[in-house]
Amino acid sequence: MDSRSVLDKPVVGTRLGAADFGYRPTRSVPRDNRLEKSAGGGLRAGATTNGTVLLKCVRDGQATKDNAPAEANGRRLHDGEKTGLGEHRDTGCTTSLKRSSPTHCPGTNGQTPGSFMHLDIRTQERQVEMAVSFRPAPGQNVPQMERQPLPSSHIPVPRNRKPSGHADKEVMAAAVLTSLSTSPLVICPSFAPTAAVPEPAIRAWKEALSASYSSSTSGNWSWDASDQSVPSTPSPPLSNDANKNFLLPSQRDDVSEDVAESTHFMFEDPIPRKRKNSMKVMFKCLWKNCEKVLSTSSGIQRHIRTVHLGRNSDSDYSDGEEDFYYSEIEVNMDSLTEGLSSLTPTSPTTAGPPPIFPPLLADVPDINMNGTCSHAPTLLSQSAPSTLCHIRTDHAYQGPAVTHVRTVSIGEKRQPASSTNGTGNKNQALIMPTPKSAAGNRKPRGEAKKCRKVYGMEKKEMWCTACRWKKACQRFTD
DNA sequence: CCTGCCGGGTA
DNA sequence: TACCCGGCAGG
Repeated sequence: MDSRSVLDKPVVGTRLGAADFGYRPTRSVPRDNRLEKSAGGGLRAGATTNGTVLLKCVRDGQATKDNAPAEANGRRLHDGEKTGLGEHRDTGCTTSLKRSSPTHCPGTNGQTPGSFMHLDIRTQERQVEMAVSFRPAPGQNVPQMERQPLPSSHIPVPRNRKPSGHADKEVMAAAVLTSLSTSPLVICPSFAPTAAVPEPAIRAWKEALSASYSSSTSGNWSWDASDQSVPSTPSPPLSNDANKNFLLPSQRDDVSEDVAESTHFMFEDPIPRKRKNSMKVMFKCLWKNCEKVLSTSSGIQRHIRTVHLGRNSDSDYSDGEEDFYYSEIEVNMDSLTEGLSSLTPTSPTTAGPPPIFPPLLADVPDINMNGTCSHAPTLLSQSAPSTLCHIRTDHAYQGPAVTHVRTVSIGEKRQPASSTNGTGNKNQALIMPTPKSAAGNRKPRGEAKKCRKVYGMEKKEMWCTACRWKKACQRFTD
């Protein structure tokens, strides 16, 4: 359904919508960025601007038309996009990756974006317009996405289209959802192959990123999955879950590398890991009401071309439009299961802290003293910070009180006093292993004579205030 | 019982 | 916060 509507409109737009839709949350930003950059030249040209973009652009341009090697247009797209690494792209991709960031890897997958791009591109005119128009607009749309600063490199272009239209996007989204429902497991489009190429780079990424990401979502994975190797995780996006789900569907495979990248950012964490495991890439026709799933991109493209686009299968050129109409779906059993589970729990963080906590507490006192929570981060950093903070707070609170008391009592006594104080006591208790705590608090009576004894009742005026108040003598302290 | 002072209460 | 005081506990 969506697809059709999309089709009706300029392919590009549609695609974008779709792609965007899925991605937006995560990816959209990247795209926008990309677009902006690429925009300059028009999609294609623009694309070139960035490494990533270039890839896509190249792809689009070359692959689609020029390169469109014998193999198959579809292929080109896919290969290029999906593989990301793929021949043409490889170069581009690699570069981009290097430059920009790991995210790029996703780019590998980026296929999706790429695909979209292609389509868009195809309608060169439109695209150009798009690019131009988008730039500005994108910013708007992008914002959310953009929030995450993507390295320029990521920016890869394409997705921008988003701006094209909410309606389209919605449609796409719907389509995606549909597809998702159909194939829950399917995550993404990217293909296994991709992973291979980039892996080196990706790995580095992952390693770096790995630390950051926490869980995996099945959905995201799919996209990234193509890049599996890619470490999407870098970013910490929170809200991803929902988005993820949408994205997951398949659609966006097309989005291509760029998308993938963005996705990674967005979803980051989860995706990369899971995919690695066992991903099978399937190509699903996104055409409305068409659930066709093929194992090869060429096949799906052909299907789209012939069945939906009414073109000759062999056809001339695969503009890449086909790409828009199908998505790569990675089916990852593990990812699905795990991803979901992992996401929900986010256990890592949570889990981590608890153990740490105790130690922290021990430290806390010090911290409190300082007044800031600074150290907390270290241990608790992830999960517990809040806790620490609280603790500190308490301490701080107590601190004064305690000290106060102390002043009065001075040496001997008072620990008890502190104990008396409610909140303060707790912390102290934790912190200070005071012997006294238990008993009453009273400090042992000092040897020294106090005001009372010294001056006698007659000269009560001479007593220190504390004595007068029946408090611990401040004048004659032990 | 005296002394010291804690814990509370009042202004 | 400044004062007061009841009452407990050590000596």
